Amino acid sequence: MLSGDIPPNQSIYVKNLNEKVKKEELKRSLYCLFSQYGRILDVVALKTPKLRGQAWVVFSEVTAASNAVRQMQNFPFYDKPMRVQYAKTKSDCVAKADGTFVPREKKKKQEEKAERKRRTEEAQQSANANGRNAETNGGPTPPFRQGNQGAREAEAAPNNILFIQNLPHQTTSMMLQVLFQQYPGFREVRMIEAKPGIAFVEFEDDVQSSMAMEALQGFKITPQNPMAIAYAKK
DNA sequence: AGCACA
Repeated sequence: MLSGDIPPNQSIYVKNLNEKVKKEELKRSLYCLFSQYGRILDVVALKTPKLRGQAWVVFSEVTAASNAVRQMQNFPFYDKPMRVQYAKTKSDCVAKADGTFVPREKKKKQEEKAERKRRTEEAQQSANANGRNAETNGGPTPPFRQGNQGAREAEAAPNNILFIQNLPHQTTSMMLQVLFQQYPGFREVRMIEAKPGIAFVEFEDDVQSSMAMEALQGFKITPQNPMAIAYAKK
């Protein structure tokens, strides 16, 4: 049955997600996966009984959401085919942006009190708020240089294995798989316990590895971590 | 199956 009765929305609703995946990893992986369609403003996932296995991805453009809905239908994500629809309502983060946000209030007094307290605490901390929406990420960016600018190490010749650097330490191989398996010829991700921040990704051949490198060069899993992709040294 | 914004 097509979910065709939901009008286009810049937010998408994703369900049939693997419930074993931790919330933060899930959000990051969704971010990684969907940022190929456009700028992502927010990813929302809750693990409450009612909301586990579901998530919302908020794009800055409806067209991005439309492409995602069409193209990511049944995409195998953590071993489960994801179901993607438009969200039924506007996300808070876009309501806030267009000024139509009204805080919902279905709380009893006690909860409100706690809420208020929390907010004032937040206000104090928001000195360092360089945007809690750290997802103002921008997704893939053009190549950049990092690390050994001076001491010019010889680059490995193109081959079927990619060497990834500058990954956030929370990166898991599943997260990288999610990203790289979108490209034809993907074989596997290898990470080394003792060496966080790097990974190897193998493709069937060097043409395919090069396509993935091109597409994901500089990709940011977090804003601070544009990934540096090179060919592995054999 | 399940449409929220901790």
